[in-house]
Amino acid sequence: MADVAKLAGVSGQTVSRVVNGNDRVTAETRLKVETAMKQLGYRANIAARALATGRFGTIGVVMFNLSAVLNVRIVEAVVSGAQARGYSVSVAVVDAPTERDVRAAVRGLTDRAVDGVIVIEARVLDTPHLRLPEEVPLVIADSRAAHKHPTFGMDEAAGARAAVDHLLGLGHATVHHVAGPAGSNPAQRRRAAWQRQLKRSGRAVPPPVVGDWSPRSGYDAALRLLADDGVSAVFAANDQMAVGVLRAAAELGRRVPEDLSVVGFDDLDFAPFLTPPLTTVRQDLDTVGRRCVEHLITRIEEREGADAGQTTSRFVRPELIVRASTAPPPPRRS
Amino acid sequence: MADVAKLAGVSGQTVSRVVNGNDRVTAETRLKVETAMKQLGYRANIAARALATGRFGTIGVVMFNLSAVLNVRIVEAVVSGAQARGYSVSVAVVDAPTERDVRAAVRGLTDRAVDGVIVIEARVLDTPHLRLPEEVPLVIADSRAAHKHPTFGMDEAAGARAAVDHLLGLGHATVHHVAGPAGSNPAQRRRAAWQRQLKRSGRAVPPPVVGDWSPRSGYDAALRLLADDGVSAVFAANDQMAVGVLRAAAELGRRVPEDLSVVGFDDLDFAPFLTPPLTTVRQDLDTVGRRCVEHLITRIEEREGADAGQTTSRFVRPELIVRASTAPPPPRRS
DNA sequence: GTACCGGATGTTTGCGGAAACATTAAGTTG
DNA sequence: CAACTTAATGTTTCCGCAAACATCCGGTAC
Repeated sequence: MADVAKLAGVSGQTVSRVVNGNDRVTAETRLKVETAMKQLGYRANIAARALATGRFGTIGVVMFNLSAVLNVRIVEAVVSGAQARGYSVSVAVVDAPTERDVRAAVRGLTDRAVDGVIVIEARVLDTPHLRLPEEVPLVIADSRAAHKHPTFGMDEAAGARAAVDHLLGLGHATVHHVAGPAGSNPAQRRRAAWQRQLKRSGRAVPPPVVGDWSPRSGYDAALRLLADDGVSAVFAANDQMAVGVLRAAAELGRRVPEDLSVVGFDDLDFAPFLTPPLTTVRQDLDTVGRRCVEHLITRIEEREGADAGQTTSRFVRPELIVRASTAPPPPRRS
Repeated sequence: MADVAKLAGVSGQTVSRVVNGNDRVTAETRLKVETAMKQLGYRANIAARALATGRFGTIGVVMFNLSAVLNVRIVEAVVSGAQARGYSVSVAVVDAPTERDVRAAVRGLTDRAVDGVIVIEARVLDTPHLRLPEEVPLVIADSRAAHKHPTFGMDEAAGARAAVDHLLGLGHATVHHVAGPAGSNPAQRRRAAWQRQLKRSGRAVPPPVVGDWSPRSGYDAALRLLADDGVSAVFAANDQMAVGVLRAAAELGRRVPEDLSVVGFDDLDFAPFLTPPLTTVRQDLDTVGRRCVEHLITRIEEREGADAGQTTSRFVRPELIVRASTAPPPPRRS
């Protein structure tokens, strides 16, 4: 920076002003400085700036699992949103779903220099409400509003209700459920909503079969479920398990949708091309991710001002996409 | 830090020594300092350290697309490997597949303070060999060895060859190909290897149909392909498109594998549960990601020493997984 | 006993910026 | 035209740490 200043014949401070946009600098001076910068290939040293300002231009993302399709979609939206606002994104993956570990990850990130943190909460924690130190602004991506921080997510319950209503509406006596793992929040919420909706409709609530999100677990679950001839409708907690259900049905000679209706959750891109095309609940994770970054960056940048610490929360409503895997139940066997 | 020093009754430098591991400090002094640190909740300021040392403890990842399943798997391995070595990971997504844009992304990252960069190269660039400024160590994840930097990736060609050989071995006269998009490197390599292998085996090389990786494009492609009754074997460049192919076959009344054999690529987790279970080529992206980080971090840390700038490259061989979607061809119609 | 040596610790300095304050030059006002 | 603004720029200082160098100490060799 000193070199630039010398070459441009101005003080270091003026260079700094030019770099940081328009404090009051004459167009002429600015031009001189910019020329000098270009000529010298000057690039600001972020560490030095961070040291002086206490700001890093980076936001951190904490998550449990990068390979889960859904998480990635959120991360993608976060990255693109952050980049658009001039922030970079630092990713941390935590192993165990304990508040302690999450807290450690957040600390690691803040140690590592981030201005804010997004926690993608997809696991059931040892605590019902994440309560993290607010050394920096923090937002949570989750479907529960119970946290002590701003939260954005899907309205899982609405999605599950839509699935159940759709199947009941077709005339099925009840709806069986292939649930996600006990350790997953979305799984628990979908399951609870399924159960509640059945009860509310005065239907029997058959015991759910628990899977682990994988196609294989859906397959195994369906094998067990379909041992009972009376099962006419299955709601799988995600599309991957629904794939397994379809496979099991095929092997057992149950035609879908004539003998068995299947609904998934997520609307992954292959859903329309399964055999048969899958009725499922579409999630808009992009929106969730975008909202997280926007809210976070807003809070980061207004931080100097009032601590506008209202715990905003917003939930996106998923949409039921009806395809060919659902139909009215077969005539009751006598 | 000054507070800690005061509380422990030592100089700041001694605190620094304790924090940075074992320069020569008495166990006794170390204990005093550590106690003081704990008591004060001291946490080093990364920016200051970075400013003083010129090291950041962060590596950057540049990629074109986070939502591609394959990329994510690499990123995941990178993140976990980096975390294990005490580094954090910064992610940047670039839009356009031009060397210029990649270079800009790398610059952005180095501006943003990273010690090294990994570029996940999955798009055909305007230049055949990525040539990036080596302000910091840099490794590329790609299946081509042509770059000026260390490169790790899959041996795409071997995978495609395995698929073709498998189908020819079953007795098919030739193998049709649903290719990935022209802009994708892996797609081009798979396609080229497919073509080469057919030629080498003295078979006709039917014109490939180009898709865009999506199930829909596989479906469309298959619809066109299967208009010809003679098509008995299809090699899709990824599993998603293979799903579309299966769907099209089902709609056209072509039984798989009796009338039509289908091979995919990737071995996504749903592959065994499709109808029928999909024969496909399994990629080990974890290994690729792990190798990238390891090599990168090694180079970062040995940097002070000799510039051991040998361009190492290594390619992991994928594995053909045979399932139920492939079989000998139907008897030739007369 | 003196000169010397090396380990443990303290002191000084600088990393590269930006904030706070100081200064200068160019209007404005009465 | 003097006193006063205000915009543009320069000076000083500090951010928090680590590298380089300085110092102190007990032990050792001769």
